[in-house]
Formats: sequence, structure tokens, C-alpha cells
Amino acid sequence: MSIHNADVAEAFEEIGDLLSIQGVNVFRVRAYRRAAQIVRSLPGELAEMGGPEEYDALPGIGKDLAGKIAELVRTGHLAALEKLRRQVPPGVRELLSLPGMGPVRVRALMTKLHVKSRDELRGALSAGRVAQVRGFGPVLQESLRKALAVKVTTNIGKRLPLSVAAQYAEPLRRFLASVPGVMRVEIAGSYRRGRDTVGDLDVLVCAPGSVNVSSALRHYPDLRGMTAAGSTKASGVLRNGLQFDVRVVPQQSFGAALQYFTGSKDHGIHLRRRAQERGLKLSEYGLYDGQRRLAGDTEEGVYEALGLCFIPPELREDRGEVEASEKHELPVLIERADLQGDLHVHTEATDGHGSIEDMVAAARARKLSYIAITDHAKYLGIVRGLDADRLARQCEAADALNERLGGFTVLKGIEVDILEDGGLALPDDVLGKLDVVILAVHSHFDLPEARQTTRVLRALERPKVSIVAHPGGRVLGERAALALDFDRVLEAVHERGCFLEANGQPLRLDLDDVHIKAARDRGVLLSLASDAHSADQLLNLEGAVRQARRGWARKEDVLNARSLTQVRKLLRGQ
DNA sequence: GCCGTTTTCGGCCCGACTGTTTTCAGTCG
Repeated sequence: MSIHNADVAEAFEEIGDLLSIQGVNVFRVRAYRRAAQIVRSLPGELAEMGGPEEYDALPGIGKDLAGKIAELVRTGHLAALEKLRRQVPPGVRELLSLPGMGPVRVRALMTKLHVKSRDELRGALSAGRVAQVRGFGPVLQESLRKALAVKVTTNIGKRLPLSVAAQYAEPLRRFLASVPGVMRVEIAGSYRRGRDTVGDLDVLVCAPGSVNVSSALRHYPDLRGMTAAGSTKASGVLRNGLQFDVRVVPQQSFGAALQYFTGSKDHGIHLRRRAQERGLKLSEYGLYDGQRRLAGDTEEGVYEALGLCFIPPELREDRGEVEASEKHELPVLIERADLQGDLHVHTEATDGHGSIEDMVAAARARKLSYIAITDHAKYLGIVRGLDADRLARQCEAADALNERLGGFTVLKGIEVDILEDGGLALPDDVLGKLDVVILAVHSHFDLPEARQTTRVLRALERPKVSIVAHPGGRVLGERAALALDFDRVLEAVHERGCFLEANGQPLRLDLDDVHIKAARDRGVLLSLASDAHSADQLLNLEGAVRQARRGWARKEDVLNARSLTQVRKLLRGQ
């Protein structure tokens, strides 16, 4: 069995939870949780790295944790975790996820009442035994009863795709902005950082202390209920189950608060530690030297006062951006306006809506100067896929159109399926006549890693291939990523002079940020693509750009940020 | 458990809210 980074991260999370229930030093617990976070955002697989010395070199991983990673990678087991599991029964850990339950209260239930599971807690509650434990008042008991009545489903705490969260965030933002006295409203948190999914909405409101935002919120039509309502902070749940936290701050603190609530948590901790090292204190109210405020009204001011360049929200994951900022080595991130074309566009010839002309008009309206028409090749399961004849006719139509168009070019392409054995749905002589050949996996998503990897590598050996589309194969909330040895695919793409796509479809956003960074670091150019199936879906380019920015991508790292002439050369492998 | 231009020991981010308590611990983000 091969151990992936996610397995190591989960083991560390579990150790952290179990240790916290045992009541060990909270900083020891924090070290495990931090390590889990670090491991999760590594671009390469731990199993592929050199061993304990290399693990030890990772910041936040010391000798002990390096040894544990090595043990896990080598044997698939972790003795320390197994020992902890014998000491803390499996059902106990689940109690941590109940509202109001942290390590202290879980431990109290376990030691005083011998409660070891949700069922046993339910029984203890109805028997009135919980009431005898210090810290468990009537309100907490009632909230536990309610939480235990809800069947455990995987949907609890489920993160929503960013595009879905936006449909709830924007109306909430407008509502709060309309409250009298409110000067400014920003959705912060992972929403502002442009993460592909959003777990809750962190909303920042700029208003004087006299404005009672909590009571205004009670009249929000989409509200299911409030869970906290203080003078500067309110929390609740929207009708669709999405949680939100609203914070109210005065104008002079808005920048510090925006910085604070944009996160990520680890990025914020890094900054506050940095402040502390300089004898300063950073909080959501500002950066202070004793009583003296040094910064706080703008985010830029906060970073500057800490000796840093402004760090764009998309980079704030504590993945080296603070160090890069200090050394003035932050990348100048790609912007939507840098894109000159889109190399993945469909038409009504297959499963799209709209003619080539429609897509061209939409692209021109969006200030692009070229697109590649890449309809699906004929293959089982693809609706009206193109065979060699229909493809040839589409190419003739594109040629004819190019003669009429001034200052805009239609490139001829195809999105061709990688078959289960790595073969392609069209022969090489047909593909050879095209400008762009996009490879894509659309079937057999659950092959084991070795076969899936071989499948893609084999396809990459064909003479005419250009771009691997949505390489991860994931669909947010629906389908996990393919089991794929990404390092080997990346290497092959690099050697062949091919490109990887960052697909901007709202439910794909594939590659993800970590793999985009890995591709960028390897020197593989990215194709930021809309994968538009209708004219309005060219808007997907925004999502691709956001994702690319999270992966530290600059203009230079992006294939379709180049001119048509350059792109043509690169596609020909020159 | 990690880490080091004040430190190899002694720190480790910061503050709001709730419920339970009678001045604050625990949880949460």
C-alpha cells in the first residue's frame, strides 16, 4: 500500500485530537496539527522524497515528526498512533465535533461518566448523569441533545464550491451594506483568498459602534438562525446550511481586521509571530507598539509596518509567501487582462451551444485575439463527437472564417479522449493536421494509480499532443481526483514540450493550486482555459486565473498570455 | 513537538462570546 501525503496528514490530525483529549501540552497538540497542514500543502509526495533528513528540513517538522513520517511511509503503520487508539476509544474522538465540545469537556465525560461514544452520551444525557459534571449546564445539555438527534452524514461541514458560495455571499453582502450606518462590507476568509471551496462566510462590516448589526441580521430573509450575537460579532446559519460569521469594526481598524479575517489562519499566525518578534502586537484592531497604533486602517499599511510587501489574498496560505515578501521575491501574479486567447472552447458541433462565430464574437467582446475550437472527438459516451470527416469540415469552416476575420484567429483543435489503455480516439494523421490537440480523461476514473499513470503517459508519447486538459479529473463535491503519479506526468509533459491546463469550469478548477505551483516550479507552461460550452461561459477564464494566482503563476508561466505567434511556435514544439 | 540575530530552555497568536459561574474556563475562529 502506498502512503500519500493526505494519509500522513490525517494520521497527524488524529494524533493531535487524541493527545488533546488526553490533556497534554496544547503546544504539542498544535505541532501535530500544524504538521498535518504542512504535509497537506506539499506539492510532491513524501513517499518520493529522500527520507527522514529531508522531512526534518521542512519547517515545522522536527526529528520526531520526521521519524514518524518515515515510519508511516515505510510500513504503512504508526506505532504511536496505534498506542493512542488503545488508550482513547474510537467513539471518543467523534465527540470533539459536537458543538461546544472541546478536549476538556470530552475528557470530563470520558473520565467521570465513562462515556465513550455518541450513543453513550445520548444515554447519559437522558439519565441526567451529564448534569452532575461541572461545566455542563442546561443550555449545553440541550444543544448536545439536538446535535445528537441529527443523523451523522458526510454533508455536515461540507464545503461549497466557490461559485455556489458566491450566490449566497453576494446577497448577504448587499443586505449588510444597506443597513443604515454601515460604511463598507467585505466577504473575507477563504472566499476572498479565492479557494476552490468555501466552508463558511467571514463577513467584515465597517461601522461605528452605535450600529447594531446583530439585530439587523435577525431580519435577513435567508437566515435559518443565529448562533451568537454580540455587539461586535455575530454568527449564524443561512437557509442552505452555510455558516457565516460577521464582525463589526471601526474604520481605523478596517485594514487590520480585513487582514485578520482574510486569513488563512496559518498566514495570520505567521504575521502575529513576526509582530511579536519585533516587540509589537498585531490583532484585528491594528498593529501596536504598546499603546501606540502603528497601522490598521489599511492592509497595505499593516504589511508595510511589518517590513513586508503587500501579499495578495490568493497567496496567504503560509506556503512561503511571507518569506518571499520579505525578500521582495513575490511573483507578480497573472491577471485576467494578461490573457490573449483561450485554447479550450466548444461549439454546437458537439455538446456546446453556439456556433464558431458566436464563440468568436464572445471572445472578441472579452478582449481576446484568438481561440482554439476544441470539440470532442467521437468516442463512446460523447454526444455527437467528431469523426475525422466532420472534423475536416469544421477545419475548413475555421479556415474560411479566418479569411474574413481581421485581427482575430481561430485555431483548429480537438479534445480527444484518452482511452482506458492510453490510446487516443483519433489516429495520428488526423491529429497531425491540427493546431491544438487536447488530451482528456473522461472515463475509467477509478483505475488504480499505476494503471492510470501509465494510461496518461502512453497518451503523451503520441507524436501530436499539446495540452492535458483538467489533469486531476476531479469534479468538486462529486468526484475525487484521479489516482495519478503527478510527478511522473509532470516530468513527461515537460520532456515532450507539452502543457497542462488549469480548467476554469466552476466545478472543476483543475489543476488545483498546489499542482499549478508544482507545474510552474518545473517550468511547465499552463493553459488557463474556460472550457466554454456556450458564449457566456468564457467567464470561466476568471476562475482559471484565480486558481492560477493561488498557484503563484505569473504572466510568464501562462501559455495563452502570449501572442498568437508565440503560441503557435510553442504548440509546434519550437 | 518545534525552534533560536535576546533563547538549546522556555517560550509558543489573539480576542470575542457563551454558559456557567460568581470571576472565568472553554470553545471558536
